[in-house]
This record gives sequence, structure tokens and C-alpha cells, in this order.
Amino acid sequence: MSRAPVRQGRRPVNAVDVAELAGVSQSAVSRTFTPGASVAPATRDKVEKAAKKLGYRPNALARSLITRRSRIVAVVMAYLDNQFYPGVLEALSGKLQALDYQVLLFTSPDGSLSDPMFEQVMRYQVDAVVLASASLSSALARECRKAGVPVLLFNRTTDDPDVSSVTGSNELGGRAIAAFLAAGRHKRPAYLAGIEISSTNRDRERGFRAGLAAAGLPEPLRAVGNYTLAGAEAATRELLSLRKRPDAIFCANDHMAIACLDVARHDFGLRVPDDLSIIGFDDTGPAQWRSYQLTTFSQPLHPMVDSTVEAVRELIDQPYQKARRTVIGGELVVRASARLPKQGLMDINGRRVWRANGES
Amino acid sequence: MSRAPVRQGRRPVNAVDVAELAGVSQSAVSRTFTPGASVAPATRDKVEKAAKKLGYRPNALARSLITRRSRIVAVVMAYLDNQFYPGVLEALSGKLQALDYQVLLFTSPDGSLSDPMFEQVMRYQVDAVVLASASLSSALARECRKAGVPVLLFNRTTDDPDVSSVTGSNELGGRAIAAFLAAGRHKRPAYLAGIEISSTNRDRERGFRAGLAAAGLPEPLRAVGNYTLAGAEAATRELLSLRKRPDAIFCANDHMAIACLDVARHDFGLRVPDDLSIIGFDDTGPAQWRSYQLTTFSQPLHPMVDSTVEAVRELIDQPYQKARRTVIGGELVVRASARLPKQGLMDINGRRVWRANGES
DNA sequence: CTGAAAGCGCTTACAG
DNA sequence: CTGAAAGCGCTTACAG
Repeated sequence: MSRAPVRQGRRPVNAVDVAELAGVSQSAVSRTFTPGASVAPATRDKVEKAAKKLGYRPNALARSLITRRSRIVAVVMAYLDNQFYPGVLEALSGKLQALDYQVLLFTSPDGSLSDPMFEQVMRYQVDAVVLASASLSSALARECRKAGVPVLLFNRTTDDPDVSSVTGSNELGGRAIAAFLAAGRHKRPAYLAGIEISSTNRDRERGFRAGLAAAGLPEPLRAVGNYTLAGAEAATRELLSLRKRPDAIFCANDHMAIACLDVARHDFGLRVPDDLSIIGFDDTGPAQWRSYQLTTFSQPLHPMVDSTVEAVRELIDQPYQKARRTVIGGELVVRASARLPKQGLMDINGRRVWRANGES
Repeated sequence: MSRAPVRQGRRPVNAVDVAELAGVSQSAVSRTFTPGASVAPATRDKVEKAAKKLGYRPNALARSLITRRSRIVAVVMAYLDNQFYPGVLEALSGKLQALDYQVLLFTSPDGSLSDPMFEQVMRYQVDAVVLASASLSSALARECRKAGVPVLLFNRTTDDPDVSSVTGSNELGGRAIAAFLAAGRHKRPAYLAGIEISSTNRDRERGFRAGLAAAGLPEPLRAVGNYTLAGAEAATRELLSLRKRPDAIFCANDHMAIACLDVARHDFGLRVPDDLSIIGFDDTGPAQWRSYQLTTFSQPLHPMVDSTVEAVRELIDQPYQKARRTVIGGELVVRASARLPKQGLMDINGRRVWRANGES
């Protein structure tokens, strides 16, 4: 005889209830709700009627237990005050939902997964993990792989050659910005760094320095903003208080560029771009706002998210395939925060962009 | 004899594997990972060693199946380009994680849950649903209740008296803004509406109109921005193109107020607040940026999120308790986008706020 | 196309 | 404190 239920409460209706009402087996109910399974139209009909009557919905957790597929993707994110990330999250979530995947969200103050958080990710049997935050220990990605869970890094890379990633053109973007500043006859460039150990910061700075050197410009002045508003404000004050202040600042992302621009204008009374050029990276929403009109190197949201979703699906299907680093192209979007060069400007798809001579 | 496994692939380690290695029963393994269960220290020790060695992690989905608790909360959100929501999401997710709940995120373009999305929410056996978006059919909340799933409305209410909600002081805020404008000797107020059928818009407008009437001011001019940037820009142009333009615009949220301010300044060449006062609602991050310095009625993030989490926990424990509508207080935060009244300004906790005479 | 049955990985009374 | 056993709600070979 069956014992008392483990926990009291109105028991939800299950497939057996539906089967009884429909006068078929529980297997038939299951097949009716499994896309592609073979059920006679008449059977399906009876089941659907009974299911509707009882308000039956298949239990996705029970299904996951046996299929070993939860259709849940963990997304780890931080810094949601940087508009780049909410945009990514909204697009990513929308696209995954359309493919019948659900997003389990993990946020952490500093963008790193604590051990208990990581344990939770694992316990929920997620089909894949998308790590979307600048700072994060590489150990984590390795742990996931060890547990057999596909990982994808979004907007960052790691040294581990076995971990796939999707990023923008960080190095190339940094280089383009240097060339753009040189073409605009700037003489004293500065670099406002993000989190120094992040791959985005490293690559953007590397490209920028290489580009400056190629153009015969001096090494950039430098201050660190750690990708935060407060950090960027302090770093800007630092740079603008130098005896010989820079005539251009490349900020490692738009989020900091906005703080930089506000400090330059309102605390130092500088005209942008007449007294100082400011360039960002990302092309987020606020970069386009009338008060900022930021010149910036874009990281195109939808191509990046599309690649991410595609990579996630491949990793789920073939967990041990070779890792792939996908780099999405961007453009130097020209608005009003930096002095214009004489050449290389063009209008493409309603946006003004800049390309070094010779590129098409 | 056991048959071939349903699906190939490296089988993850389960509690039986750990039990064998540790030389105990599977029950003992389960108890070791169940907080509060009774296990002898020596047994626990053996189990933990074996678990570590094998890389065992309890399967949360299997646990949910039997406990009927998934420890998953669905959060439905839209408009992540309005900075209010990412802030809410980050805080909510952080707080729920600290209580060992996970957030399953659902985003939809228009903030409403489509039928298939709703089906997914139900299939994942979430313990509760937080609906955080301005527009949303009330039918949804009813469906959830019918299915026995606790629902909480965040930043909106519905007519249904059985649905709990957490909101800011929308009506009171609208009233305070009207009083503030009157005290600042404005004569021609305007209201820039959000989504007209949303409860936030209805309540803010109602309070604003009541406050204007109480102060002897005329009915506001009016245009609809639908809580979007583009909508707010068009609505602002409409208002500022009137023969007798308003001398103050109350925008139903900060997101629109920023667009409004940019259009007023850059398209119409108006000085804010000398030529035109602009007031928002929410007190989001960008409202504080130097280029905007928005005067706005605050919806304090952490109190709202704390109440939400508390309400969710209560609803989970007592699903059929009486609904409660929690209203969180806010302040009229005074910055630089509206002309100042002579009286009622005070500095509290480093913020300048305004309160009508007589309030303390 | 259909049903009976095994099994996914757990929790939890129950009896010791 | 511990183990054997039932059962949570499904999917899916298998045999018909």
C-alpha cells in the first residue's frame, strides 16, 4: 500500500491523472507532449482534451532527470549598471527562450563566482554556462569542463586553450582608435584602463599602444578606472591634473568614457572635443545620447549574442569538441566627442564610421 | 537485468557511487547533504571524503522532484534599457541567491508573457513568480494562482484584490511633484505619460493632477511617451512645439526624463531649469550623472527589493494567505533640472530633498 | 501506434 | 544514528 505523501499540500496533476481521464496509458500522455513522438491523432486528441480539463503541464524537472538535459543555461553576470550587460542579457535571454532554453541567472558583486555559487550552478544540472563578466578566475572554466559542463566565455578570454569564447575586436579596436587619434592630429594620448587583469583591458590597451607606436605617437599617459564610474572619475581627475595634460583619452569602455566626459566638462570646464577628445568602447545606449555623442568602437550586440547562442548549442551537442575563439568585428563609430580627421570618414547604414586609408 | 541507458554519455556520479566508496547506505549520503539531517560525525566524514574524491554534487532537480520545492523563482522582466530594471534585477538576484534561491529569467519584448513563455514558467515548477514589468495582462497572475504558484507584482498593481504587490509611492510622488512645481512658481505644467494602461502611469498621473488641482494650477498639458526613449523624444517635441509651451514637464519616469531633457536642450535650445523644469521618477543611475542632474521622486531600490524577497518567502510558506500591497516610501530628490522653491528644501543623508511645509 | 515496465537521482517515514 | 524501500513524474527501449 502506498504510504502518506512526503509533503502535504494540493498535489499537482500528473501524467497518470491525465491518462486515467483519457482512458489511455501514461506512455501515451508522455508521447503527446514529446515533439516528434508517434501518437495516433485520435489518441492525441483524447489526451489533449483531458490535459486541458485538468490543467496538466508536464514537469520539466522530472523530464530532465531522465533525458539528462535540463534545457537550462546558466548566465553569470555582474556590473549591470554598465548598460552593455543588460543589453546582452536581454538579447541572450530572448534568443535562448526562442530555442526553448531557459536562463538561470547568477550575479555576483565582483563578477567572480564564489564557490557556493559555483556549487549551485552545478547542482542545477545546467546544460551550459555562459560567463559574461570581465573579471573571473580561469579556474572556474576548468572546473566546469571537469564536471562535463560546456562553458563559454563572453566578452573575455582566458589562457586555457580549451575554453571557447566570443569577444569583440579588442586589439583591432584599440589599434583603430590610435590610428584615428593620429589622423586627427592628437599629440598627447592617454589611456584610461579598466580592470587591469581582464582580457578586454589587456587586448584593448595592447592594440592601442601598438597603434600609437605605428603612428609615431608617444606612449600614452595612463590611469586606472577599473571599469567603474567612481574609478573613472578619479582617473580622469588624475589625468587632467597633470602639468601637461593629454589632448585625447581612450577609455577602455563607454561606461567609463561617460564619467570621463562629465568630469572633463563639468569639473575642468573643458570643451569636448575642442580641448580634449574622448573615445570609448562598446557603443552602448548612453553613448548615443545627445549629451554624450560618444565616438567609440562598437561591439555589436546581436552578432555577438547570435554567435554565443550558436556556440552554446554546438558545445551542448559536442561537449568535447575543440575550443573556438570567435571574434566579432566592430566599427569605429564617429560621433562628436573626438576631433575629426580629414580623411577616412564614411557613412554606412546611417552611421558615420572611420576606417584607416586603404580599407574598404 | 538493467537495460542499456536511455542516453549515452559519461554518467555523472550519483549518491549510490558515493555510498559504495564510503561503505555506507545511499540514505546516509543523502543525509550528509541535507542540512539538519541526523548523521554521525564519523559517517559524515566518510561520505564527505568519498564525495570529494568522486566530485559528487547532489542533483537539485532530483531533489526538487521529491521535495516539491525547486528553490527557483521566475523573474519576468522587460525594458532592460531603462536602468531602473537592471538595478532591480541585480539586487533581487543577489538577495535570492543569498537565501539559496535561484533566478530563472524571462524577458519579453513588450513586458508581457506570451502563452508559450507562461507554459515554460509552469513547467519548471518554480516556487514563485515575480512579475516586474509595467505592462502585463492581469490574466497571467490569475493563471498562476490557479496553478497554485505564488505571484508577486513588482512596480505594478492589478485590480485583482488577491494579488500581492510591491510598489513605490506613485500617487504620493505625483502629488509631491505637483506641490514642488507650485512652490517653485511654475504656471504651465505638463505631464509626459508612460504606458497609459500601466498602473504606475495611472497612479503617478492621478497624484500629479490631484496635486495640481490642490495648488490651484491648471490641468497639465499632456503627451504620451510610452516609457520609451523614442516615444519620449517625440512627446517632448510635441509639448515644446505648442504655441504656449509648458514651463515644467513631469515625466513619468527617469528614462523618459533624460530623453526629454536632451531634446529640450539640444533640439529646442532651452536652458534647464531656467526656461523649462523637468522632473522624473525613479532616481536611477543616469539621473545622477553630471549631464542630467535630474530632480526626481525616488523609488528606493533596496527597500523595494527587500520587501519583494520577504513577500516571496511568505507567499511560498503560506500560498493562500491574504494578499498584501506593500508601498515603499520615496523622496523628492532635488538636483538641478527644476527651478527651486524658496522653502521646504533640506539635506538628509547627504541628499537634498524637498518636503511640503509641515512635513518633518 | 500502444502499454507495461525500468529507471533517472534523490528524500524521507519507518523499523531497527 | 542507520539502512531498506517507496515514490516524486517523467522518457523510452521493448514487445506486441
